Amino acid sequence: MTVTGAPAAGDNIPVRAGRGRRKASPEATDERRRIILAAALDVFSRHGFAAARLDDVAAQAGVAKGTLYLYFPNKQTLFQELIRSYLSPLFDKLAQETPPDVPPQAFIARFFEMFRTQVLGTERQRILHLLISEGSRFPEIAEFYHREVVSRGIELVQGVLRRAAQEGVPSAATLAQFPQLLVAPMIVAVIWDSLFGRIHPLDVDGMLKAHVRLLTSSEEPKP
Amino acid sequence: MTVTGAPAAGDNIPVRAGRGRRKASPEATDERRRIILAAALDVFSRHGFAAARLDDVAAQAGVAKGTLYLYFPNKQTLFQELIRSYLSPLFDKLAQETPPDVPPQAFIARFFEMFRTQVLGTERQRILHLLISEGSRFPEIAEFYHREVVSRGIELVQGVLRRAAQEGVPSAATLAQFPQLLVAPMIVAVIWDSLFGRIHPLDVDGMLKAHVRLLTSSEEPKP
Amino acid sequence: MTVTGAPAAGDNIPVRAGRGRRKASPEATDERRRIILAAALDVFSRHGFAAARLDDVAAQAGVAKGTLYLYFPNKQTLFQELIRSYLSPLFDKLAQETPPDVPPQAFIARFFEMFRTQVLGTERQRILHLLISEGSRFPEIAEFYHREVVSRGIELVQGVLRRAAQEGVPSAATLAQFPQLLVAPMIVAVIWDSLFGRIHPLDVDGMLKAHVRLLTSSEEPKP
Amino acid sequence: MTVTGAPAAGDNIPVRAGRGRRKASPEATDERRRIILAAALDVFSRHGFAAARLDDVAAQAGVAKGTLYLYFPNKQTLFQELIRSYLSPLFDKLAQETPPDVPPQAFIARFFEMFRTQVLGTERQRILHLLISEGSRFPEIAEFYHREVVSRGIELVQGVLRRAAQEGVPSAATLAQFPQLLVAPMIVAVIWDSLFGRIHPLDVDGMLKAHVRLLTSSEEPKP
DNA sequence: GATGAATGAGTGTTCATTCAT
DNA sequence: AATGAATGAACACTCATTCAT
Repeated sequence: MTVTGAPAAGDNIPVRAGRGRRKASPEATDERRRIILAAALDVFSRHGFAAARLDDVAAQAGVAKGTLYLYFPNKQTLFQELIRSYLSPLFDKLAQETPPDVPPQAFIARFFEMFRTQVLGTERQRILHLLISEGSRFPEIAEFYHREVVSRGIELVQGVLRRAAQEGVPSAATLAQFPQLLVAPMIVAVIWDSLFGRIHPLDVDGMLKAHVRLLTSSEEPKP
Repeated sequence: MTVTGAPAAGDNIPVRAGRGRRKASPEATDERRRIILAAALDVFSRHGFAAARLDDVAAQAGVAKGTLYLYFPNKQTLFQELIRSYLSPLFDKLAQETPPDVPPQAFIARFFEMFRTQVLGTERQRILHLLISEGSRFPEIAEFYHREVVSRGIELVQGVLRRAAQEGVPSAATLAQFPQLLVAPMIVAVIWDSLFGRIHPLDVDGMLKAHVRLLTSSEEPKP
Repeated sequence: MTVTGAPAAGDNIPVRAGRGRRKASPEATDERRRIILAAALDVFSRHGFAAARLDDVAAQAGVAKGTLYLYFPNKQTLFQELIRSYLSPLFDKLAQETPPDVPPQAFIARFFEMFRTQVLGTERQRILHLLISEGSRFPEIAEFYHREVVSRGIELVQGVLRRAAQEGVPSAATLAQFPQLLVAPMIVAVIWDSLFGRIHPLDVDGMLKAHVRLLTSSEEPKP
Repeated sequence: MTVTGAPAAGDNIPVRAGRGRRKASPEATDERRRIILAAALDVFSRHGFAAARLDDVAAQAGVAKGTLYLYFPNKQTLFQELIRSYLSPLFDKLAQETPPDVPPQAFIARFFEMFRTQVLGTERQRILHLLISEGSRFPEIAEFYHREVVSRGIELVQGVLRRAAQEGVPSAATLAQFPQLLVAPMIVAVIWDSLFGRIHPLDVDGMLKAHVRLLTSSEEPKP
């Protein structure tokens, strides 16, 4: 699975472009952009938007400060592009591999597995944390994320669960109505890690499994 | 329910030397402190710690900039005191009114009701959001909150649910192990509101009720 | 030998005036003034005029900050009064005890002895250092000191030495023309102590004696 | 005689990007540094360290305030570098041209001539005054000056005078023991000028010559 | 008179942004 | 395209001075 426009993992290595440059090949340009974004992710997630210094981003990217402005018009745009660039088409992937009649347990299991493997411990976790922390100050980003990620995820979940609900699966209707309940422990995992990870580590895997157990075993009370 | 040292809701109104500056009466001093903290809450939650300007805090509190430094030694301490001062002894209240043999449903219902009435829409929600957003940059605050609020809450929840688990209540054991699962939708409610509240309001009440429904109806799978 | 208006040595002890004050007896007022000046000497000579904080002066004097302004209209005046208040009528003393026909050696010996006993290691040394350091920024002080101290000293020295010169004492005429040469080692002693006292203490007594030796043994070359 | 790193006399004139800002040529950088130091000398010696405003330094140097921080990390370092940069290798020069068997009169004459021509009326006088005024608050500077200038000068003087003393030159032994006595009138000249120069100018040349006359004619008393 | 809380102008320092090379 | 020196607006914090009590 690749992520559109996202820096490949591990290229934090400062690359100092030699004096003799050709003509700015598109690949080289893209590569630089990626390197800058990777550096930006690191610096922004360590200090937050306002306290992050573009000096640090440039140094970490191995470019001059002015170079940043060849790729991004200003700090805010760099930040927004950063979040945009790491946008995970995870839900699209999930949607593609979801057959129309998937059993909800299987769907939910796959859903959580993707979070564990594709988000936890990766740059996506840092992006997610950045979004949670700073999103309220960047309405465009929030709106963008809602449109591109959240609402798609909601539709996907609702699609599967509504069908399941019609087939009488308990609790499916409720989750279809509030898909946030499905995702909530993931969000909490990210926040817990950022706040209390040092002093009180959380068994995220265990928690997520417990969450799935609760959901898939629950029965709607009959009115 | 009172909150130690917390400004009363709604006194954002700049008060200029109330009814005659008394010779440093403790009440007047406390009042000023409260006013400054209320202004700080507003400014900090609008801009975040780094981007908040003490000029604005002072202006909003109706005091001179230098006055802030009579009450707090610097910006960071003001911020930390802000979060500290609004610390809700909510869990203590809850613990006090929890009889030893409360049925878990009742306990959970009361728990969520307190969140709805004492957090949602109040300054505590803003403080909570501030904590979530900035906490990772303030280890002291995180540690303080964990010690004073989180770990107490966890113990309280575990106390009730472990008993319930012994009495055979389904899902109680799981929740006792991961009390975060109980709280997760509340956290998500706060974050959703800050990010998507404008574009896609969430029926928090409905979601919380649905969550409770899921939990209290769930049955642990029999092994 | 007393010094007009100078705080008695050793009253750094903060004196907190009781609530019940009579009517501000002149003595009490004078006493306070003295205490403030003593504190000011300490703070000013430690930090210099600009970097000295009136807060510290007040604290060290054991009075409230506002009280300073009851005694001195502002920081600069306090500083000037400080130097004025410690003005040593040393030369007057010396003049009084100088008989008209004193032998120049005896006069010079007495002169240096007064410096050793009345200046070195006393507050006068600190005042002198303050004058040297800050005087150029306070023309009034410089002018005052010149008028009250320096020009009198010069006249005194010239009076004695001119007579001695007429009697054929070698080098007296030269010193009468440039009395600064007589005083120079004292000035250097004060400066050396402030700059290098820690790393390279100077035997001031020895130096002064050597100076006297040089002067009293020197012979003007016969033209 | 040139002085390492010292601005040439008279370039207080703000130079705006000379003849086209080259890509950080070392010369241009050095030049800027020199200009800033020259401005700093002016501002610091007019107001003293604490009262000097970096705004003024920048304005006088013809650069933006931020530019100062490209050359010096903070005000204090700028000040220290200022004094360091004007460090006169005068004694080295003097030492080099001093033959091993120079007659003490000649040596002293040369010594005073250097002071008259190389210090009086030059930036070195202002630096010296700054050192005298502020040195006690900057132990590093005092220590540095003692090591680089004072102790070297002392050794030089002692070298010459001890030899002379062995050859029976009167007063040489005394001066060798307290070289400060040789320098004292120079120090007094600087201080007198700063304090009383306006109201009572001193014939420094005359005084120094008189001083030399006194020294070279004096005879140690035979015990 | 004495107090000390309050004021607000002032200053050192930072850092996003520009632009000559 | 890339650089990085230069800019200057912005901001946290200080402190001499005031004034209600």
